[in-house]
Amino acid sequence: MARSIHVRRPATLASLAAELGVSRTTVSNAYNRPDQLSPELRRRVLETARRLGYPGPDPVARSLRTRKAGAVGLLLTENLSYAFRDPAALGFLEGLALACEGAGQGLHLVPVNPEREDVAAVHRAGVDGFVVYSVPDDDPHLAAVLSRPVPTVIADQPHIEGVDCVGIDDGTAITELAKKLITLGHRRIGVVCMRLARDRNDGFAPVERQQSAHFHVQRTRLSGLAKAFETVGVDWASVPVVERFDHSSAMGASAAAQLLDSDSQITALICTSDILALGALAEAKRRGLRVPQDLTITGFDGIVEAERVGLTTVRQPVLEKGKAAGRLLLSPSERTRPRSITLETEFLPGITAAPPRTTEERWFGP
Amino acid sequence: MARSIHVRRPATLASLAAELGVSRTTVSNAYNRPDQLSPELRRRVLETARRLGYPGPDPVARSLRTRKAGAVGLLLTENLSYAFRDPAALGFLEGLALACEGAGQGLHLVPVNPEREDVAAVHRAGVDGFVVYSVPDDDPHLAAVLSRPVPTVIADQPHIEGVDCVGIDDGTAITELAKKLITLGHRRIGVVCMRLARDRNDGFAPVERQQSAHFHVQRTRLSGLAKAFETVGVDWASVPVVERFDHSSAMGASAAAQLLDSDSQITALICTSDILALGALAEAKRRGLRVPQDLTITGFDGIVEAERVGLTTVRQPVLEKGKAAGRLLLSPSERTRPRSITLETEFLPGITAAPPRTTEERWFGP
DNA sequence: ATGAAAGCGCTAACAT
DNA sequence: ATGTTAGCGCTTTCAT
Repeated sequence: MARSIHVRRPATLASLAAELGVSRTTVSNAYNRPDQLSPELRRRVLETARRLGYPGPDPVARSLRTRKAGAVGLLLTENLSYAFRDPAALGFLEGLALACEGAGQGLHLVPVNPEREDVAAVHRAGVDGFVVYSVPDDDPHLAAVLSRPVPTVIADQPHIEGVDCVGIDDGTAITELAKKLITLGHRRIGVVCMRLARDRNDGFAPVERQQSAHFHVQRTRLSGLAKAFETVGVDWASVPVVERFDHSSAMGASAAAQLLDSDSQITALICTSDILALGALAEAKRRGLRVPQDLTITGFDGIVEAERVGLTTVRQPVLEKGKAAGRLLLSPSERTRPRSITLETEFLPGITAAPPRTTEERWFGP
Repeated sequence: MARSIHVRRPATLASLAAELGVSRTTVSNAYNRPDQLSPELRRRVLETARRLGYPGPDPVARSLRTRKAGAVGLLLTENLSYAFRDPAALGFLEGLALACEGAGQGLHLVPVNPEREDVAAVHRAGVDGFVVYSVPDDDPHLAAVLSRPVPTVIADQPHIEGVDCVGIDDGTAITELAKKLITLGHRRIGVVCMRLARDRNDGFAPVERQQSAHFHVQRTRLSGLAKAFETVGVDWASVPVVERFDHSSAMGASAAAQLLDSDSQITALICTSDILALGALAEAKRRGLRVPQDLTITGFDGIVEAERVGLTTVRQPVLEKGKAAGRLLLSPSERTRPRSITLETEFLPGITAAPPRTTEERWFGP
């Protein structure tokens, strides 16, 4: 196939029209409005197009003219590989992609170079709207998106005046989980969380860092925990919270180790994601701690793997979240905006939570 | 934030220029060539832009003028959800996304409605090139992509004259694996494979269906197996090959069951993907068959999960494959095209392959 | 059923 | 350092 011939666009709609001795309108109609054309002429147009190697109307020119790009932009968290390895992000992506596919819209992943603060890609994206998923509150890319005159939907981020959004009630969900642990009797806990800000901090996160966290989801989950435990008289400032920049089971394990080493009296490890919790589970096993008899461990998200091992966690409908974001963006924009969708979560009891052992039991067995 | 004001583009580069009493070139330069402008004037331009709510140059118009869309199109397998759940496809996607990100290019997922044969989306995509990943040979979308006058890279598909491609040597890799089993003594085998064509066939796949399979990867893997086993005198037509349309562990399990039920003498199950093999493993366990003592099971891909359970398989560098596709497409197009990249695979011995038990051992134990 | 005219909003030579 | 001139390739009223 002599594709090299096509490297430079060989023909345009205009040149085709000239060749055929018809107007450009007619050629355009041949492609876009077959009914506006005698079948005979249409065949001739298409035939000549093939002969001249005319590939059909240029999409970009068409977009300029129609003011429709036919694509949705997606702004993902700083680190792309992170998103592809996080089941929650992946589920969201799949849901959004499904929604776009259903509407015949492309999904344009905006290239965000984590190194440079290069917002140009946001301005360069030819899209009809944006979805922004879980980026830090102060991310300049988010600001860039909001400056573009197209509809935008944000997901898993704090509400922004005038912008549609979709998410879950992270705070309430985790508060509910915390209450279960409290009811079981846990008071001495350790917390493992994901990155709270764009600067790397693999270690303890003091309260002020928690409260000023740039990642909405993590901030909200932590404050939800704080609220629950303070209700029963636990001083939140005394609760060790360990942060990990990278989101992996290995990090969950090391964080769990750090907590267990720092305080042997801890009876429960609350993790703000299932991935981290699975790592904590591994660390417990490594130490010969039985879960849940010796140690309670909980997660968040409800990923498949977690369900398989019976992790006590909260399931959130990630696929639905992505679909909802897509629908919000693509639905015939009623003038009732902004709209806000909060999806339901579900507590999964699992088998990794139980009452804490008393100190006596620790020494003398149950 | 009064974003609704922006719903209709309020200002253009031209109107801004008029307002400022400068030429459009100057405004354009303020955005694209800061050095061509006195800092003072530039500040004035940007300032006025903000005041007028001018969001910067329209990306589509710019693309039309510069003939650069700043994005790469990706044509994925028929079913999108499939791609998001297949670790191999996902790895490819991640690698490609990484390459695009590195080059500052967007990644435009082309919406392919599995129902309709709607090729329009391919023509509508404003991209500078395409990557086509593992679609059926006769997919009309592939033809549509090739008809567009932009560079294209195909992955995991048969070579097309004049088109860059990237892949692995599926045939050789699986032949090598087959030879290991042959050396171990296996002659009576069963094969589990993924969908071979676009029509659903959950059951045995006769040789002619295998050979006319529309999915290159599956076709090649099967013929690689046939080659190896025919070498040692096994009549391939007598080897049961079971096909499954959906790609999941559950399907792998049911396919394994079908094979085991149809021939109790089978000593090894060769699966053309790890996902299927994991299902086969589960089915063996369910039946109380010990692997590998009672039954040898092998996979293909080298996904994390497979490695964790010690599956005997072939690892392919999926992430690298995606990166390579991106590089091929984005590299300063040397005129040495077409180029073809074949990545190396690696046999992973694992612990799920062993010599077959003799009939006597079957009855009387080892 | 077909054509003429008028841009969509921008950038890139080429002046000055 | 700034302006002039010419389109990029297409669709869309509005005529005929």
